[in-house]
Amino acid sequence: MPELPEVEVVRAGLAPAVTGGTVTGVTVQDERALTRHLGDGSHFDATLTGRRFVGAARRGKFLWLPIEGVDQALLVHLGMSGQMLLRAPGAAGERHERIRLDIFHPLHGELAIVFADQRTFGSLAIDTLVPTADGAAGGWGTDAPTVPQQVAHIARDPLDPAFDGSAFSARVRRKVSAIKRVLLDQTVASGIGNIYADEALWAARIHPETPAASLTPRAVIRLLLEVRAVLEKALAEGGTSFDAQYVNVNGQAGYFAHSLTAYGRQGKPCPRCGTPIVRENFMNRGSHFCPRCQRQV
DNA sequence: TATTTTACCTGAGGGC
DNA sequence: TGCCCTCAGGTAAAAT
Repeated sequence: MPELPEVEVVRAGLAPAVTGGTVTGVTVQDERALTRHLGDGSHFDATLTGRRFVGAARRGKFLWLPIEGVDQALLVHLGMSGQMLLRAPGAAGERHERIRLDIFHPLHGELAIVFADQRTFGSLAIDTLVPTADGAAGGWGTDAPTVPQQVAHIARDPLDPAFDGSAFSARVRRKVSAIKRVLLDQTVASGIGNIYADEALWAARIHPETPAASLTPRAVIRLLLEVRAVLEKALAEGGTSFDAQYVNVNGQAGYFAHSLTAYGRQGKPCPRCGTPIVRENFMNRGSHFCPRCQRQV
C-alpha cells in the first residue's frame, strides 16, 4: 500500500532516470490508467511525446515530473497497487502493465518507464502547475513554488520543511471526528494512510476513535512527532511491502513490514505491554491498536 | 458548511 | 477442481 515512504522511494528512484530525459514514445494499454487525465490516450500521447522532464517531485502520495518550458507536469498517483518501474528498452510487458513511456536520456541512453497497476486505483495525467498557497516549494524534490492543480488542495506532508505544525495542531483540535479519520484526511496532513496512521497512534498511545477535539495540544504535538518518526523510519527501510503490490522502481520490496508494531498484528502481543493487539473495522478498513496502551478516553 | 458514506477495481484466500 | 464470497484501501464524488 503506497503511502508517503513508499512514494518517496519511488520518486527518489525515478529522479536520476527521468531528469533530463525526453519522452520518445507513449503506449497506453489501458485508458483506465488515465482517469485523472483530461483527455483520452491519444491526447496524453500527443501532449507528452517529445517533451523533456526536468525533475521528480512529491507531496504526500502524489508525485509529478515537471516538463521543461511549460507549466505542466506528468502527475502520478499509485493508488492502492500502482508501480512505476524502470526497464530496459523493449523489455517484455509487465503483469498489469497499463502505460509505458519510452525515454531517451543523454547520460543513460534509452529506457522504459512502465506504469503497472493491479487494482487500477492509480493513474497518470498531464496536469497544469499552479502556484503554492504559501509561496514555498511545492514539495520534496523541487525548488519551484508550484504544484499540479490536482495536488493544490492537499496539505503539505509532515516531512515537508514548510509543514506548519502549529496550524496542523489547531486544525486537528477543531475536528470533532475520530483522530484516525483526521490523520487520514489528506487536506489536514498528507501522506498518511492506514498503516502509518495505526503505527503512529500506537506509538503515541492514542486510541484511534478518540475525538480529535478532545486531545490536548501536548498530545497532538506528541502524535505529530510520532507520525514523523514512523514515516522517517519506514523511509529509511525502503517502505512497507506485504506482497508484490509495493516495490521500488527496480521491482524490489521494502523492509518496514518487519518493524510494524500494530498494523496487521491482531492477536499478537503488543511490543510494549504484551496485551494482544486488537483489530476493529473502522471506515471500511482495519484499525489495529493495543486495548491496554491505547485506552479510549 | 462540515462530515460521512459510497463507488471505483482485481486478485488472493477461505469455505464448501 | 472450481465456484462463490469476502477482504484489501486511496481518492473523489455523492449523500447526509
